[in-house]
Amino acid sequence: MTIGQLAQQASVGVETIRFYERQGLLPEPPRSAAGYRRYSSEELDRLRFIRGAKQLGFSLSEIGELLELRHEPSTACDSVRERVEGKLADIRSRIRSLEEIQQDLEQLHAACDANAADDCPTLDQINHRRI
Amino acid sequence: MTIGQLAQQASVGVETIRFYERQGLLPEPPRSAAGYRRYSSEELDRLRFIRGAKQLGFSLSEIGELLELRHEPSTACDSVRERVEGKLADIRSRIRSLEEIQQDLEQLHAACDANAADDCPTLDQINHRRI
DNA sequence: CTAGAACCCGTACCCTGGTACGGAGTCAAG
DNA sequence: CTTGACTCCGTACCAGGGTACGGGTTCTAG
Repeated sequence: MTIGQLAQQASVGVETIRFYERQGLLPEPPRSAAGYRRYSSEELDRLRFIRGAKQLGFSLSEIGELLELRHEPSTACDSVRERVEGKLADIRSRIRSLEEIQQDLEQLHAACDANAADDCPTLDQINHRRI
Repeated sequence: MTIGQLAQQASVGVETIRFYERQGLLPEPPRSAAGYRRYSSEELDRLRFIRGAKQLGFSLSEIGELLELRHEPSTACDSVRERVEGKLADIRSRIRSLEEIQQDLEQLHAACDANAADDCPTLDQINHRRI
């Protein structure tokens, strides 16, 4: 598979694949006589893994660690579980703080509704909210 | 107030203040004879506003727009309300997508628990999740 | 008076996750 | 055999939100 075909099958750009290679997320593949990168379906798997993990909220460097764990001895499972737990805690805390923001914004909005007159209380409230 | 004092009171770095000034978030303050920036408590308010709005999930450029609305005629309230509504919708959609990620991660984690043996199903699941 | 802290300015650099550009070599179809 | 698409490489660039550096002034405390 050429880099272009791999890119198309994985729905990413060619440049993205070379970028991932530079970042160490994809191995340096064997080359054709002319120096063209030759990929197997293993790299397609790997790219799909990367895409999936990105959607799970992992950063590229975290994905790099997961990839290193990928074809390791069985102890890896514990390690993976730990990382999933960590990421889960992270996601939950992000949800919580967004929910706080949501509440604050709802309050601001309600205040704005109550007071349709000249004086906009919203901005003052932004000004004095608890930090 | 010097820039250093302002920075300390607002819990930001001196460089951050100069950066905000360059970005147009803080006005160019009057200067002392030697060219030192002189701030009043108004700028401290403004900095606190910026910090609060950042915590509400507004970007610096959105904050710039809010600041422009801040001491304007009463029509500003509608405008502010619109922006708050927009940001609220944004925050809600971010919460929704984080919740999806959370569910996926919980599934992965449950699979990992069920299978404490040699075979780690987690990574395969990351690999094959719906995109 | 002098040392050191604080300030000035412009510019460069950091991270993340890529995207774009330019010039050269290569491959496949007509 | 030519033309256009694909690939190579290195480098530069984007946004966002700052942070750091270097060389020069100024202020303040002892």
